[in-house]
Amino acid sequence: MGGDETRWLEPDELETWLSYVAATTLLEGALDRQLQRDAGMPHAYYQILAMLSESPDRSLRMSELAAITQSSQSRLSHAVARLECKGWVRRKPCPEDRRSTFAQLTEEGFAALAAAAPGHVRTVRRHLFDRLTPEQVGQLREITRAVLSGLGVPGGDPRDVLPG
Amino acid sequence: MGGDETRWLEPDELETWLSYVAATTLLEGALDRQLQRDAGMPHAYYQILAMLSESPDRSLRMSELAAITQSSQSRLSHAVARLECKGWVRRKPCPEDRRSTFAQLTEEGFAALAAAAPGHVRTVRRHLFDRLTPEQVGQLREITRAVLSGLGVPGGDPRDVLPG
DNA sequence: CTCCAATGGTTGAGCATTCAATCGTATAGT
DNA sequence: ACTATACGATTGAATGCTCAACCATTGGAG
Repeated sequence: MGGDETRWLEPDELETWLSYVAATTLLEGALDRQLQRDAGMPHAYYQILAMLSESPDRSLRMSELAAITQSSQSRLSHAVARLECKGWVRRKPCPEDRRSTFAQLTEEGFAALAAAAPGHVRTVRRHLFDRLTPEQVGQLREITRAVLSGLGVPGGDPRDVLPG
Repeated sequence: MGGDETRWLEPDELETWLSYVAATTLLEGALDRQLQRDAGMPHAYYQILAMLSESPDRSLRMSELAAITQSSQSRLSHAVARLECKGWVRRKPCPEDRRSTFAQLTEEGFAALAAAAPGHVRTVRRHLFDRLTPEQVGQLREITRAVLSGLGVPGGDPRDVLPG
């Protein structure tokens, strides 16, 4: 394993990296706190409900749901179990492929999502979009798309992981 | 509590937001997996060791360390407890203020950090900086600084939380 | 000096996530 | 048809994090 010359970060890259880590950590923390306090769910669970709410019949296969929420199957399985306990999601067997399971948003789940949404969007706006110029929003979109395409999401559009 | 007209995200804002969430989630996941696999520590612990290694005497007060790692005091206390068990960090009482505690990087901790650093930097490069143009790096720095300043980090430089 | 609020830090309970192992089902190869 | 492999999903143990409660120390205010 020769060739051990590591290419360290340049000063401006290091500064960017530290700033990136700090900002994403604090932003995710703020999002989680707001949602936990006002809606009794972490941000990851909000995302699950939100993705379900936009899908036909408000339901998706577990593996599809895992893909669009950037979640491992295990993580999603635990999460859906908890959401099911809260009455926000319901599991349904898939007749065509009996390995598969659908997760479906319940009415209560939709209501919880609808109640949580305004506060969540306000928080996202306050901490992100209100601080950026329109140009910066476009730049951020291109930057995150580039990162996504390097992480195995073709085209960088997160919804591309969903089949046809 | 009137005025319940929520200002929802515009289509391009929504697309940016989804892309941002996906990219940051996957990137943090990739970082955590690589460090856990190759160095036996999550990314948050790497950061703790890294910040200590750059401080005078390789040591910092717990509350200072919490601030520069964007960590709650509780989180840091648990983390340092674990790092202490691994022999990577040592606690020392502060003579001037007996409420305060110093966390100091041990030689073993420094060695573990040094061993972990090349792989970590390679991962950061591969997933982030290698995918961005120099202009985009600058844009990302400005964007994250703007977000930071909105989250209570003056000037948006994460090191500004450190006194002196 | 005494009390009281603020500060620095720790603790324990509960929740979320990861990893590895497992189970049942589907699919392909022979 | 029979077997091996892959797939979709779940489980349990171990780890990390959050929240709230707590303890000890400090710095004032009266």
